[in-house]
Amino acid sequence: MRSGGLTTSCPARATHATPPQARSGPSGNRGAPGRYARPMHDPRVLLDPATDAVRKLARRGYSLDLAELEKLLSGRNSAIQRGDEARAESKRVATSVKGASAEERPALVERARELKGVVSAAEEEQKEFDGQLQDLLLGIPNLPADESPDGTSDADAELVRTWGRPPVVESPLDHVDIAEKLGILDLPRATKLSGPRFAVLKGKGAALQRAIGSYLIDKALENGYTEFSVPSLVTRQTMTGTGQLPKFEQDLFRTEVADRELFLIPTAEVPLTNLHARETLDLESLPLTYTAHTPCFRSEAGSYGRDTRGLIRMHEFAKVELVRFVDPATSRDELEVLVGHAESALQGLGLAYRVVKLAAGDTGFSSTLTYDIEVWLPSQDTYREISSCSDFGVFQARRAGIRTKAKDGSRGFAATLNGSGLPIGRTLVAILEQGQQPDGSVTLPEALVPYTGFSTLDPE
RNA sequence: GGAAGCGUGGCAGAGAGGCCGAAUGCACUCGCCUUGAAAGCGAGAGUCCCGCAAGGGUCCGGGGGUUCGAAUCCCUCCGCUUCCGCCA
Repeated sequence: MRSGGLTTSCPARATHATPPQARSGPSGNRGAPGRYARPMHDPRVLLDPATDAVRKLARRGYSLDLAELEKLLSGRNSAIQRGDEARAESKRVATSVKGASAEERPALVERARELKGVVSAAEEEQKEFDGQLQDLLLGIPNLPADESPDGTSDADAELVRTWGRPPVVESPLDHVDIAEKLGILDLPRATKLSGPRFAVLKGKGAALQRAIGSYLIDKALENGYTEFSVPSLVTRQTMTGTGQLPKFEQDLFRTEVADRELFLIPTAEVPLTNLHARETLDLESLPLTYTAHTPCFRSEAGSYGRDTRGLIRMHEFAKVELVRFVDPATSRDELEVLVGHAESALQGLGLAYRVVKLAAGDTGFSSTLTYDIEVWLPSQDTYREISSCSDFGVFQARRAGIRTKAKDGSRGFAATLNGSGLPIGRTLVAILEQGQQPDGSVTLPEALVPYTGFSTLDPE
């Protein structure tokens, strides 16, 4: 790579809306935005009174302008009709030119020229409506499930169940203190290298991190997932497919080399889900279940001052992600299956946790229903998020163009789900804190010993 | 980085300004035939958009242009293949 060619910027400023053209990117070959970006939300569904979209979106603080939507949709449709009609006549005229006599020909050609103008005017108008419609639709979050509780913060989440008993620890240390005594974590040097919110692990710490990753992948394989190794840098189009863009560009690290723009993935959800972007899957082949162990990069813009200590909130961390492509009719049940898989990873490690159902207003942009799994952290005397498992319905599939075709020929979109299974950093935190012993050592979960080759971490 | 070539439906592969949504083969669906299957015969079948429907439109890698008319000509971008160079 040429020196100085790579720049990484992290726009931590206020959200800047991305104009529709920008979706094409600087290097071309993003195809016609209209072709792949067509799906997103289905405006007809939103307009259908039975959907109750206004009320549902209000629960997450989004106020939907139905009149505007209606106006844009009908404007677009009538422009399409006018264009189609003119084009149809234009085709007829063009065909008739060939067999026309020398006398009639000039009139026909003249008429064809006229129609050309009509067509391009209609197309222009359609393009205008399309662009506006798309901007509106891309910014509308998914409809929250009715079963999600009211509210906008994690305090409004509904407790579903708890598992395991939080270990009794006398005057617990937090993971930073524990790790430093063990000599396995070097945050100051990480800051020297890259600034705040990065970590350096050393010795058994680094080995443990590697072990956790392997354990989690094996757990996913046990649960039937297919392992993938995927790029950590993806295009703007890919980020749009899963809903990170256009709205959340400020949360992402962006790279630029020459005129080429790529984004660092904030989760393997992005590449895994988009593996099937613009593809048609046999409905009968579902569910497809994928996993990958990848680095994740997040700007953490807007979380200044939160979790500034330790490994909880990093710009870069490793995670094993679980993704499911399913028949939309089954997605609600599939969410339970997915949560079960994430839970099985924690149970295998013997870590105490609880499961909560997020409030409508606290649910992510693309999600219709989300369970969070929270692991017990003795030092904070509370449960902290370690996994988020979401049902996206067909929301992502529409944006990314993940279609389905049934045996009988009927077509639709796949439902997608994903969940962390699990983030390695936070899992390490929980292991250190829940496993800490009075003498300053840490007893590792038995399940990890085959991966680490050691069962305790001892102070230096 | 330099040179040449290529990109057509699920696949293979014709077409080289109007008769092309696109031959043909394979695969596919439904019939017939058969005890069953294969073979054979017949029919059908693509996508997306607009429309209650009838029907109409779109799509030959993406975008743009020439023309009354483009898969076919021109420009451009992307991708792939081969050769040379460079790097590992």
